[in-house]
Amino acid sequence: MSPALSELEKEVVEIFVRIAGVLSLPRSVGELYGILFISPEPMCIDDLMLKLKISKGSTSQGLKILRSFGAVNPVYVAGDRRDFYAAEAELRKIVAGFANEQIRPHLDNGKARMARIEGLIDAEEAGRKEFIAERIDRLQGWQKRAGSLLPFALNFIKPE
Amino acid sequence: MSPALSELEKEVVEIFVRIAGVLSLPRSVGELYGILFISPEPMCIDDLMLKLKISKGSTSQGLKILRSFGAVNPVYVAGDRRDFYAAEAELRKIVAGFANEQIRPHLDNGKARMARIEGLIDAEEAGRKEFIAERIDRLQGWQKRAGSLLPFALNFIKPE
DNA sequence: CGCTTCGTTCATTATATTTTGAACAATCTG
DNA sequence: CAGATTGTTCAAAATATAATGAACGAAGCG
Repeated sequence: MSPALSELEKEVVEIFVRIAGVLSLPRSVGELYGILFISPEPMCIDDLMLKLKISKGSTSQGLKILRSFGAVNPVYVAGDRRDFYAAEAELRKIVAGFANEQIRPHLDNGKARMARIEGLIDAEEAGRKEFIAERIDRLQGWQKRAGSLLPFALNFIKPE
Repeated sequence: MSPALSELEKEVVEIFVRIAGVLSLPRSVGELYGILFISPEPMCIDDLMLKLKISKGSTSQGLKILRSFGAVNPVYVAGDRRDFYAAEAELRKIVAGFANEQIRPHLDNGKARMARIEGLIDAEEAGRKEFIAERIDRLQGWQKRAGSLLPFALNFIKPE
């Protein structure tokens, strides 16, 4: 049961590989989530590296990333010392985890930078100053909207 | 006026470099948009490569990308044969252009792949089939939501 | 026309990212 | 405790991505 991905598995994995790309995550992370998503049974590192033909290192690191935002959950398997995982299938949870883990820091950083920029406007020469102030204002508007889009997108996903 | 970025320019450019990263666009694209965004005057390729210290090739390619989704507009400058550009400052337009140009194709591709996957479910063995059908259903739900999120996000930006 | 200027293209080079695999630490097992 | 097994880490290798710059074609200009 381990080797050779079925046609269906390949298709599903490709979907998540593509998503991983969009999210700037390594290909292997997409592969791992994809195969777990479509697998009825939880899987351990050995299963995964055999199935996907990737190294143990990649597998371990990939699972670490997936765990970091809750895309994957540990599953206890009786009588087996190895760690097993199953894909988290509630989109809401994954998105929330990803937002907190990977997006929030960027937003915070951006806010800090905007504050710094505010202070630099006054130093501009008279002609440019007006224009620049307008642009910075605009930028701040965008930033604010980006910040409020996230909580909003979360609501967009069915609360169930 | 050409060489050496001011502190403010550096900060603004860094913001857009970061955004470019999130959108999987080359760093130089972020730099170009950033410097145009904060420049009161339209700029030509020479101005840009001098200011940002990047090659002519990068500048040309970067502008091509920015044009492709309307993040930058050509500006006619009397008595100068060169092409000048100014940053498009209406977020709505940029997002719409980016969505059409870079996101829509992915969604279309995804839809096609989902159709293909649908047909593969029946071939699964009895035990797995139930689970797999549930997962594919779920995936389809996600896909659908992703498709409707985009138009919705566009509305989220003030029509002005 | 011939000369110049301008923008694009694309093969090469440089850089950044990902994967690998061996070394290691931790935990179990008899 | 000695020997195995499991997961992690990290330097090195492989791969993917972006930047460079020279060659080119297409206008403008005298």
